[in-house]
Amino acid sequence: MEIQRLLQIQKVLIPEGLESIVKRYHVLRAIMTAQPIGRRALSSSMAISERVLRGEIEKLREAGMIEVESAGMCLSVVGQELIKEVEWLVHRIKGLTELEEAIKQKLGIQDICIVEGDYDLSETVKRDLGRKAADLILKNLTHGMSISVMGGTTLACVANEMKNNKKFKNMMVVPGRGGLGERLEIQANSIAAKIAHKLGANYKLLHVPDNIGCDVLESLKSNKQIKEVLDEIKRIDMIIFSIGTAKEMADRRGLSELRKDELRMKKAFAEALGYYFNQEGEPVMHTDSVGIVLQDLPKIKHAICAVAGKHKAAAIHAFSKYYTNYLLVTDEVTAKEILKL
Amino acid sequence: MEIQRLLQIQKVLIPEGLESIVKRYHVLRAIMTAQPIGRRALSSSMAISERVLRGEIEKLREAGMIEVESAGMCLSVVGQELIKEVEWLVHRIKGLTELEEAIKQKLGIQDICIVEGDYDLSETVKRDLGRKAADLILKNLTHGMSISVMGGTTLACVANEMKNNKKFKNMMVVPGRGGLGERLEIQANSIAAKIAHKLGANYKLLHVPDNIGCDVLESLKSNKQIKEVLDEIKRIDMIIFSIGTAKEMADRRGLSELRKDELRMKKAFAEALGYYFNQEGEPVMHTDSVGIVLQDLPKIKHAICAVAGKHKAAAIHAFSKYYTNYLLVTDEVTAKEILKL
DNA sequence: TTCATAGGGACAAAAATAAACCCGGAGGCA
DNA sequence: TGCCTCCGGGTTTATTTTTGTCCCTATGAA
Repeated sequence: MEIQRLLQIQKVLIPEGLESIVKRYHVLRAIMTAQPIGRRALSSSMAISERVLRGEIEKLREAGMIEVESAGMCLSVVGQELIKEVEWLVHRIKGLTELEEAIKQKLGIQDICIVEGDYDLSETVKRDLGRKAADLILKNLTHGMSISVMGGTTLACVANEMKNNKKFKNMMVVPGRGGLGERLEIQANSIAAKIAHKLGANYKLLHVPDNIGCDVLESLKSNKQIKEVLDEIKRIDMIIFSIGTAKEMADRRGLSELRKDELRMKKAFAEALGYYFNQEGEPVMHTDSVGIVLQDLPKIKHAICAVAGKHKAAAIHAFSKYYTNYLLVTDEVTAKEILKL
Repeated sequence: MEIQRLLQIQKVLIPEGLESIVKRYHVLRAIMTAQPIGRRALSSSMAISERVLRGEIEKLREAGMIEVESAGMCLSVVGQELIKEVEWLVHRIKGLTELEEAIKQKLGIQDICIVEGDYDLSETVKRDLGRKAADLILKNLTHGMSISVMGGTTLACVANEMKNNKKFKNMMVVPGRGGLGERLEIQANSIAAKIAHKLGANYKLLHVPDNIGCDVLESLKSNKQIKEVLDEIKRIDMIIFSIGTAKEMADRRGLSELRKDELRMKKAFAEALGYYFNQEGEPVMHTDSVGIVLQDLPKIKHAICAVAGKHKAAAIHAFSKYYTNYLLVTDEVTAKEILKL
């Protein structure tokens, strides 16, 4: 593409210039996600001193991108219009388009979207990732769809950043699995409810904890209300999930040492959708809970995976050996890490 | 075009960045036209201090665009490869592509090419203009063509900057008019000879001064050698000319006060090809000399006009009311001036 | 050999930038 | 209503970068 050549020339001629575009984009994006916000709060949330931020702010104000009021700084109208294009520009500057293509090739997955920055270091990048994933979800929605969503902080963020959009009718949102006994706001149930609310959709909840005995589980499955949800899960058109490392997930789920040993023995490495996979992408164990079953995954039309964090790169890689027909939303750092594997 | 949008964003986000691209391009272009050249000579030929030039030089050297040796600075290999693209980039940054389109519309001429900068202020721009015109001439050449060229500093520059190119066979170059009694190197004869030499072409010269009596003129026309050249001029496929203001040309040709009065009376305004035009583009007078006749102009397949200088804008405008089927090569400042008219 | 011109080093002046701090005011909360 | 916090913006000082100036040695042509 011609654009790439142009940026190449600029990189040679004014290497510092492209960097400051990225820098200003960071400021812009941070303002957008937190507006209205003051200088001090912003400078501490980003890792730059107040004064240098002030310099950037002045430039951006002169450029008419932001407006400063007594309440704080906000994106101006032109700023709102331009930021999408700036985002695209930064995407090109950082070569993320090429990175996307490389990852797609390496993992063999359906599609990928990379947001700029480091998910682990910046709150703004977290929200940006959530927003991107939410946008992609909305893009793939049609009337009457059933959606299932898993739990976790990343997906909670997706739910938070999702825009209100009531234009789809007869939607249904269900959690993909029972609660994990952790913070309410990152449980699948809460996330499903929140997304349903934003979409103006119906929803059903699944009040079943993880890690319960097999016998109890069986009896729960015959419970009318629960069965209803499980039946709904069998019919879903879209699954929104994330990927974790096996160890992290085992800790989070509070597995017994016995089960953890089993995981270690079976070389469990990654976790997704309630299942544990080894490094070769083979499912080796699953949670004692109800919800989506792995065998049904190919039947689901849309699978969107929002996941980031440098340490999760290998897990994403492993999961992708098992299943590839999904859309991955991740961040720059994680993507680069995947490429190194 | 997508590129334009991208540059628009950059203009908003880092206005200083694009300026420094243009600045560095100026340095690069100046080095190219004068290499090898030293810092001091370069800084005085450009209008910047030695120290600040040194800063630019260092950046360009770091970028690998130029090489500095004890003999002076030269473009590196990558620099030579890149400068064309940088030129194109600057063309887009300055909106010259749009300017070209606007001028083309306004004058209704066949085509136009604008080089960046101010012809009146910079020697480099002069040479750049010459090079561009020379390139365009070469681009339009085919085997066996007859070319006619007029006189003047601009066209002398075109001849100077023309690359040696012997790949065309059976070429013929003739001056479009006799000498003007001025400096040898800017006479049509000299320019024709030089171009012929660069092209490896045959050439014929026309040793007839301007401003001679009608009777002498007639007898000269019957001279065998002169008649041969005049016949050749009738057959040319390409004319390379320039445009001047009437006053300037009258002075240069050393017209008598009587003739000058006649010019003033007839409101002569522009001069081209040995003819004077009023502001409405009507030919009102012609030089007492032999050479190309205005009526033959439409028969000539290619007409290329190299002309620049802010004060000539109105003359270009006037001539274009008479004839439009030509390719104009000019500079940025002149182009902008034309647009103001 | 001489001389002009090359690049590069050194250094102070000047300018831009960064840091730290303060101030009055708007707005929320008690 | 009054306090308290956080807002943008002003100011002053320290630091870094840029710029102007001068000088040095090397190199190549005359």
